[in-house]
Amino acid sequence: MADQITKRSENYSQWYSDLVMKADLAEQSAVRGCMVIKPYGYAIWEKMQRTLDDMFKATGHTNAYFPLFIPKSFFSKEAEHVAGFAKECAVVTHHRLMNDPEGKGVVVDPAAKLEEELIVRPTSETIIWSTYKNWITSWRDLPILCNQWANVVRWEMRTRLFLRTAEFLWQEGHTAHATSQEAIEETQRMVQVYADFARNFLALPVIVGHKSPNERFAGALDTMTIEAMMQDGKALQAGTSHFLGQNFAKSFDVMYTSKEGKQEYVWATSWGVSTRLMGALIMAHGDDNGLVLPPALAPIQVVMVPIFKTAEEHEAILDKMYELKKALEAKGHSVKIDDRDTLRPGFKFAEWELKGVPVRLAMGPRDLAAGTVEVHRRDTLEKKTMELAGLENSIEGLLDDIQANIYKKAFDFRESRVEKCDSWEEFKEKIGTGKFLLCHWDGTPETEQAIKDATKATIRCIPEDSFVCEEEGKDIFSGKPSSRRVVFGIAY
RNA sequence: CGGGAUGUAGCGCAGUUGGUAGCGCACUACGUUCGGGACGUAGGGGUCGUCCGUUCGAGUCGGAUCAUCCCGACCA
Repeated sequence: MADQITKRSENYSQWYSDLVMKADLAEQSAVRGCMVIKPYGYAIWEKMQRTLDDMFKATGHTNAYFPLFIPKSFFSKEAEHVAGFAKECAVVTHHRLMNDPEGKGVVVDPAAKLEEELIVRPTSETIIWSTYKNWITSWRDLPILCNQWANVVRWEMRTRLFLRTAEFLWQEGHTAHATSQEAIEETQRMVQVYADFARNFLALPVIVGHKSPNERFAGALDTMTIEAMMQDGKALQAGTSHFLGQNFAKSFDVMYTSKEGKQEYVWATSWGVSTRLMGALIMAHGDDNGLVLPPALAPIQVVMVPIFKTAEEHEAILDKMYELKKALEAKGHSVKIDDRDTLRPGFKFAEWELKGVPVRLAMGPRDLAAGTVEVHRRDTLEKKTMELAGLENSIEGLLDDIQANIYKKAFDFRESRVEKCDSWEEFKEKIGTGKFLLCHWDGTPETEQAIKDATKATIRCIPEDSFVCEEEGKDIFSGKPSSRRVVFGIAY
């Protein structure tokens, strides 16, 4: 197991893109750095969306939609924000094409130049805050708790399928509050929603914590994160929740009249997760046979493969399967019967494993006669023959067990790769071997930068729920005093 | 934008000293198969990334250009 992981991480990037392609989740588009999400991949995303959306609603949020295009002037109001995104924006300058007078196809009509360029949103803070300005006048209008499901475009220098594509799908929550306290609570609440989602649905153990100032979102006073570890020991930022203070309210002049009749700036948060979560899922749980999907998230939880020689056998087995399917669906499970008669069973087994379906049931003439079915679980690849009678009850338990086991496996893996480190020599040695190192840090951006320059490692987070070690010590690099350890790692 | 590599069938690749393009997978048809990615037979599929040059002749040599991937800087 350990060897396998080490071996895999040597060529992890290759393994990962192979897996995506073979499992048929997504592919590179003809458009630079963009991806086509294929139906099965999109089904996984939809399930994430539905689950998260329910969690947002349960915490009092509602959905809205804001425009794709942001006038350049809006975008430049918050200085830090623009500095953070300026280098990676797609800009619309014209609104019409024409036939080339020299007959070379279609060209941009120079007469159709826009007076003010439009920016394709890299994130929507600016357009949302310029809208909120009109929505907010009194303390009675607060809080505003909106979420948007959308696509955004960031013209990254280098792209990677799922992890960093030029266009990606995400949700972005944007809230406005009367007090700093409320906004900070919201920031905490939402990072906790993400942590629950990651742990309970993605079976992804994450560390909740604060970002260091260097890693903070452009324009935020505080950024909270959920950090996950992939199977090669690298860190992946899986979701963020930002406390924006009054920066955007001041830039966009969003004020309300308080109960006392005074004009006050509102307090803001924003929070988001993206299709990157699918990359996290693939890299955290996948094995050499393909994807391993946690049952809570799998678009298909149980797949049934009939094994037959003759059409009569096929029919008889399918009859039994439809019966079983009904019983499983009554329990709330999603079930697929693979009744394709042009493919052999072995091929189907391999294919559904590649797609990560948690449980596979195979039934052939032998099973039909004996009233049994072969049950295969994706996480451990174990097979056993079980009685058909009352199977729906054992499947329910099995799915729960798989969910728990996938989490435990990822959790144990991470535990085995987190350690305290107090020596700079040791740090340099170990950080490249796929570990999270808990180290003392003096709290200065300069030290963090120096460590990054020397080792590529960054502070993944200042942990708040796992690995909290508040204790006196000395900075790993500068030797200056520190009152707590932070998590260092190499990030994707 | 710096450093490296690669562009040949849908995908993965081979192609020698320049001589008119091939292999595996996939695809189509028929037959035999079917409890862990079947096999046989017969087929279909290509302006060799693009442009210019050298040559009787270029996938192959030279130049330019475009694109993609990897390593840096940037990033959810």
